[in-house]
Amino acid sequence: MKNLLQSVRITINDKLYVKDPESSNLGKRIVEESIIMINDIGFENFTFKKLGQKIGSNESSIYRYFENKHKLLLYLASWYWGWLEYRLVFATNNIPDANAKLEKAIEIMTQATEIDLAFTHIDEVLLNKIVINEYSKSYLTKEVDMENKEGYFVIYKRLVNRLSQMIKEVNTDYPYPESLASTLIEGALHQYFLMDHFSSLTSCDVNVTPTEYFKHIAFNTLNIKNNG
Amino acid sequence: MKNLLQSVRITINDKLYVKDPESSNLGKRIVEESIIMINDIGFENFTFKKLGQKIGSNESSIYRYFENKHKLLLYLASWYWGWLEYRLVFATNNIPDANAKLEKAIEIMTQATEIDLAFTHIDEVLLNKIVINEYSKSYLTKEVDMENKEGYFVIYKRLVNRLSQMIKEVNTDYPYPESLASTLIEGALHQYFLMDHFSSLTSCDVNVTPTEYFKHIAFNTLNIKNNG
DNA sequence: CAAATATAAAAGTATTACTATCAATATATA
DNA sequence: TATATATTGATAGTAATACTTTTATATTTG
Repeated sequence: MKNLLQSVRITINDKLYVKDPESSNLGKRIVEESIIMINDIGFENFTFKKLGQKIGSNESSIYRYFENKHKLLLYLASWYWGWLEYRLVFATNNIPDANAKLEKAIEIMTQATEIDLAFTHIDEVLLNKIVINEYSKSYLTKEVDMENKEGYFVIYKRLVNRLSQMIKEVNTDYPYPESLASTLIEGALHQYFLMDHFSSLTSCDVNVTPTEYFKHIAFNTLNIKNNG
Repeated sequence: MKNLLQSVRITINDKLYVKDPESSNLGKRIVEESIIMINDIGFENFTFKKLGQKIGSNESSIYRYFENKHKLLLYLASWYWGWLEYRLVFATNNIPDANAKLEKAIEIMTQATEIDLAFTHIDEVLLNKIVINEYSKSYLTKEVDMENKEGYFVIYKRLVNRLSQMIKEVNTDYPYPESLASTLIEGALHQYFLMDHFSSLTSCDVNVTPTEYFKHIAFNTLNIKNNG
């Protein structure tokens, strides 16, 4: 996909890093290669030492950018959700019809990720895989309430909120807009995971997309006929 | 809740333990106290050393029952899903009407957990909290395909399968029974988590239950009027 | 060119996730 | 009841992790 704006920058809570990784070449390499490496060996096996070896830098230098790998994961996830939010707003902004708008929104939120050439040092396809496989671990912790207060999840929350607003616009009387929005976003990640590892637990495959499934859920539960 | 059967035993894949924890007093204490401790300090902070100190036993003795804490988590989760499956089968077995049966099933799968006095050394309420907060971590790993082959997730898969069969009985033409079943089960865990930590992302609270929300989703998406 | 800043290298610490060994104790069986 | 066997406990040890600290060396900027 092509980016119409010259330079969009995803703004991330500055408490998530010690030094802004966008501010230097080393910082960008840390982000770029950590995405490849986490996707490759998984978050549990990923260490700053290994990353340092891969990018020809030192463990201690990486600690000058991120306090620990947990915060790096939160940074990467925030970037991903910020990028999705940007695409969501951009794609739905000019659609006046509430139904068509929600339909487009569900497409953006549930379709397979394609590369975005506007951000050269970030592979969005791999980042999407990381979010599918690792995002839950960033909030399923004993520190979640404290970190939520610090604003580590604002972008994600804003995104769910935007989607629930669109749901409300389609049907003002629907009693569960927030739950439906969170179910669509979290559920999409889960269905993609099941496609890869537990195919018997999902109806989705190469022919049936999660997008189709979630559109069916949304428009039936909102008692609106599905256009798609 | 009361158990009508004298002694039901949840059967768990014997590859998940080195020595059956049900076979000795120490084994039962390991299970009993690990549930309390994991719920208390979280799975990441939980270690066999700490558990040993708490139960007045030795780290090395615990290793004689479970290879590592990951397998203990898989054991606890299997027990939980096995218990839910037993309750599901028991509660729906004698219901002839497919709609009423599915409705009952959704209740069992999404309602707040109550203590089951039949299993004295297991606190089902705490175990439910562990499943909400930690279950994803048991499968979001690089070893998931291998462990799936070893049968570590059979009970969970059987449970999702039972629910999707009930969905099919309600509406044979519905194209996504497996996805709906997995969404209901996983989605319920997620909504409970959101109620505790991200209340703005869910429509559920003390008055609106996840059960109500998921019944609405299921019966509307299946184009059947909801009884509940 | 000097000063400030960024990065690299190396060493050190506490904790984790085990494994191995051996002693103590409980239990089963002859 | 004596003995064999299994179970548990105590201690020590190892490699890896997740850092922190210190010092040296580049690089940038004023």
